[in-house]
Amino acid sequence: MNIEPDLCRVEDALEIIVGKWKPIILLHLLKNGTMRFSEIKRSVPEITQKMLTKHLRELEEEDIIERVVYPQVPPKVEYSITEYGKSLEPILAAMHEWGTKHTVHKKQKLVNQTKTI
Amino acid sequence: MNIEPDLCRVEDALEIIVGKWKPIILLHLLKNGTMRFSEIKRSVPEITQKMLTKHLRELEEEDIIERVVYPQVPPKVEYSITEYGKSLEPILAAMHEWGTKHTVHKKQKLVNQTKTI
DNA sequence: CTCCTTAGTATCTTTTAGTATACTATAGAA
DNA sequence: TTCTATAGTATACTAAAAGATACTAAGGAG
Repeated sequence: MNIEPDLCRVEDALEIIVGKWKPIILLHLLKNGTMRFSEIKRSVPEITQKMLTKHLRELEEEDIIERVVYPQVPPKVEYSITEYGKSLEPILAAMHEWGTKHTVHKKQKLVNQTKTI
Repeated sequence: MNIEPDLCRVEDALEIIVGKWKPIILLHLLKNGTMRFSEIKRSVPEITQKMLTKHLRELEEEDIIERVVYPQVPPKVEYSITEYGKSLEPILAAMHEWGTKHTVHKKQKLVNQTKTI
């Protein structure tokens, strides 16, 4: 396939996927379907609440995930991947696969460099 | 396919693709195979020389592109996509395709919103 | 009455990414 | 002698992303 650079829509996909925590959030939601805010937080403990909220809102804005608020105290909010959001999975899978190979490639490069020293 | 979030290597692929100008640079090199610095610059006029240099160096560092310097004046430097770099094409193609659909999706959303007002 | 829980906000600081602009070397052309 | 071309570098700046930390609402448990 040959993408005409001037008609490139790669950025549109990147905008949605890029963000320090977005891929992991998406993978968790793809795996589990539906999760509470606190569940996601526990799955990704290093993320701050601010960042988690921000990224979830952005994904919701693009119809990748759905947000359902249960009006109760303490609050309960459930996030789930939409059908549309699921269409991102092949891209994530392709990137994951490539990333795995790339990790090996980099290790191999390091070995070769060490050999020549 | 089900990616185990904890073993996720999506980031490794993203690190290489992400950067304001990297996708376009890559698409141009994928299309043309080999290009001089100034040719790339002309193909992406809005990019500054600093950014072009920076991104090219980063892509070279990851073996995605190759840099060949011809020792002559004025200088001539050719950049070409490596075989390894070509392995990124399916990912870029998938993102481009998704991005195209997403543009339509967003337009449709806007139409629906306007209808209900 | 105080504490706990959940899903957030608000504010501030730090880090990273990107922009703007000026400068350089050097051979050959005019 | 001055100008042009090429592929950069250097410096200073702005903007965007992310992090740290403190705060909030409100019902139920003790």
